[in-house]
Amino acid sequence: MAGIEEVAKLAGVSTATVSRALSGRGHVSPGSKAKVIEAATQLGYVVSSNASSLASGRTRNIGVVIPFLNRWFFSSVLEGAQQALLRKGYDLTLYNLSGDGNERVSVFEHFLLRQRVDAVIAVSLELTEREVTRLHDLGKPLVGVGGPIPGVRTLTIDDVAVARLATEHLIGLGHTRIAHIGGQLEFDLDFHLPTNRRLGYEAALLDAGIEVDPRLFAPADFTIKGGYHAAKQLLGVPRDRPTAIFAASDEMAIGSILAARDLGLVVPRDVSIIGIDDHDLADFFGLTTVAQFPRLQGEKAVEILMEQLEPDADAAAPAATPLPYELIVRSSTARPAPVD
Amino acid sequence: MAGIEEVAKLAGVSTATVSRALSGRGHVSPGSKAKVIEAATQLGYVVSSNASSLASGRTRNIGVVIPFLNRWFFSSVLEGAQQALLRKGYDLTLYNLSGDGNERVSVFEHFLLRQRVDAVIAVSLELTEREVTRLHDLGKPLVGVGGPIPGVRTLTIDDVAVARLATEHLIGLGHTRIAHIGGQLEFDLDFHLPTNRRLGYEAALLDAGIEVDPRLFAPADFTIKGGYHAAKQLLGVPRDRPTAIFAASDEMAIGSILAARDLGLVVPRDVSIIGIDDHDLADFFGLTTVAQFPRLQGEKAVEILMEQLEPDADAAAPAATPLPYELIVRSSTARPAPVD
DNA sequence: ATGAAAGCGCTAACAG
DNA sequence: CTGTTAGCGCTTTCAT
Repeated sequence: MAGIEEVAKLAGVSTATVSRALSGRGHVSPGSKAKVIEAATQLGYVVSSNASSLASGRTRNIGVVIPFLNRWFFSSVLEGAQQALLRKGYDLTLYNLSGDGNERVSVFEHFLLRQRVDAVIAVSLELTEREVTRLHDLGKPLVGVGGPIPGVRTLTIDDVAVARLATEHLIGLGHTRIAHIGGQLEFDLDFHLPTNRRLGYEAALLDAGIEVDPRLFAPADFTIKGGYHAAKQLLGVPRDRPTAIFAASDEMAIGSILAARDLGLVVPRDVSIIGIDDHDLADFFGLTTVAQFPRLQGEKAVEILMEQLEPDADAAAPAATPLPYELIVRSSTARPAPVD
Repeated sequence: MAGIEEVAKLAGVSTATVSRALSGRGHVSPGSKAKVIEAATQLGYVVSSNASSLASGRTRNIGVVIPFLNRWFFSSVLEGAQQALLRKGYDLTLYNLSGDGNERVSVFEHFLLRQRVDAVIAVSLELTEREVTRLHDLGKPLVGVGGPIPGVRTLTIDDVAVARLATEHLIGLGHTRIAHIGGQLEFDLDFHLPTNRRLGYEAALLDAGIEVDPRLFAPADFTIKGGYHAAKQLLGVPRDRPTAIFAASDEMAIGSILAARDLGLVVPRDVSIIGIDDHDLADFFGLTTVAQFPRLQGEKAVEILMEQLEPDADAAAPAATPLPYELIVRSSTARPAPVD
C-alpha cells in the first residue's frame, strides 16, 4: 500500500500538493496535478479514508436507516440512494432497524455517533426529538424519506392528493360504490400514510357527493396476502357489492385482483381495482395505479444532503420541489357494468 | 463530544487504560474497568471510529457487494448479514453493483481499497482473479454467498441436490412428464446455478428411467412474469402436456401457477408445480418448494468472517457445514390425474 | 495492571 | 501556487 509520501516523492512535490491535487480542494498548477495523478496511478495509490477522515472531519459516507429491506418501496429507495451516492464518490452504510427498539437505541448511540457518517437518511422512521437533536448537535445533516420527522426536511409524496387522484379516477369512470383497503392502525405509528390516504379517498368521495360508507373500508398489512383477505371480505357480500376497490398499495391491490378471480369475478368487468406505487409486478397484473417513484426519492434525498455537505456546487435543485406522482392506467379499471 | 482524555481524567486513569477497558483487549483490573465505564457513560463517550481504525488498522466494518437489492434472495441475504453484523458490533457498507462494469471497477479500485472495510462478502458475483488477489494482498478476508468464486470460501446450497430433490418429489408422486423452467444462459455467467439445477433435474429423471425431453425445458429470467410466459409455452401444447413443472425459482413457479389458471388448468389436479426458495409468497400461493434459507446464508457468511477477524472466540462453527435445504410440501403438487 | 509516548496517514493552516 | 508542520483521537508497544 503506497502512502501519500511515496507519491509525493515520485511526483517531486510535497505531500500537501498531492493531497490538494487528488482531492480537488485548493489550487494546484496543471503541471503538478498531472504529475501527481501520474504518480498516484502508477503506484496504485488510494487514500486511506480513515486518515483522511480523521484529519478532515469528513467521512464521505452516509448512513441510511431503514426498517425493511425486503419490501419494494424500501429496497427501491435504497437502490436510488446507493446509486446517487456512488456517483458522488460516497459510501453508504446500512442500518436495518427491523427488530426491536433495543436495536434502535444501539444503532443511534453506538453507531451513528461513532463519527462514521457525514449525514443520515432516515427512511420511513419517525425519529424521536432526542435522536434528531443528537444528530443536529453533531452537525450531521438529516433527511427523511417517506415519513414525517418533526423539524426535519422530509421527502414524501402528497399521500392525500395521490389517494384522491386514484379515487377520482374510479369516480370518473362512473363508480359510486368504491371500497378502500387501507393500512392497519399500527402502521400509522411510524409513518402516517395510511391515514392520509384514507383522508384523500374520503375527500374525493365527498367532493363527488358520494357518502362514505364505513362498511366499504377494510384494513390490511400492505402485503399481497393481506390485500387478498381484505378483498375477499369486501367482495364476498351477497348484495351491494362494491364495483371498485382502491387499495393503498399495489401489493394489496394485486391481492385484491387474485381474490376477485377466486370469487369468480372478472376484473375489470365485475370490479375495478386501483393501487398506489407502480410496483414491479403492477405491469404484469395489468394493474392501474398511481406511480410514486421511490428510486427517485432516494436519489433526491442524496441531492439534498449534498447541497448541505458540499455547498460549493452550482446550487442545483430548488429546495422544495414536490415529489412527482402519476396515474398509470392499465387494464384493471373500467366503467362499471351497467345496472341490469 | 467527549474524548478519551476526558474520560481518563474523570476515571482517574490513563488513556491507555480507558482504551483497554473499553475495547476489552489487554488486562484491566475490575476496579479500573468499572470506573472507566462509569466515566464513559456519564460523559456519553463514544470512540471515534476513524481514530480507532487509523491507530489499530481495524475498521469494524464489512463491505457487502451485491448485484440486486430488490429481489427476495438478495435482500434476504443482506438482512441476515446485517443483523449478524449488528450483533457483533460491526457496520455494513453496501455496494450495489447493479449497473455496468464501469461501476464495478470503481467500487473495487476506489472503495474497497480505501481501507474502509475489514472484509468483504460478495453475493452472487463471480469476482475476477485480479479482484480476489487484490483483496488477499491487502489481507482482507473474503467470503462468497450464492456463487462460486475460485479460490474463495463460498456458501452455496448444493444446487444439483436441491433440484434433484424437487424433481424426485414429483417422480415420487407418479409424474413422468415433468417440465423444467430454468435460467437463461446469461444468468449462468455470474453464478452457475441455472446449469446446476438443470443437471439435478436431469439426473433425477435418468435415475428413474425417464428420458429427458428437451421440449420440456423452457428458459426464463427468474421473475414471475418470465415464469408465466415460459409455463404458457409448456402447458399450451395440444397433446402430451406435462403433468408437472419444476421451476428453478419460486417466482417462476408462481408465474407458472398463474399461467396454469389462465389456461383453465387446476393446480395440482391438472398440473403439479414445484419451485425452489421458499419465497415470502410461496405460502400464500400454496406452493410446494425446496426451501433454501438466504437469511441464514448471510448470517453464516458473517460467522465465517468473524472466525478470521477475531480468532480468539471459542472456535465456533466447524468449517465446512453444508448449507441446509428442505422440501416443503404445500398444495401445488399431487399425484397426476389417472389416465382416462 | 498501568502509564508514557510514539505513531497510524492524512489535511489544513500558515508562511512564503 | 507550493512546502512545512502541527495535529486529528485513538491504540499499542515498552517500561515499570
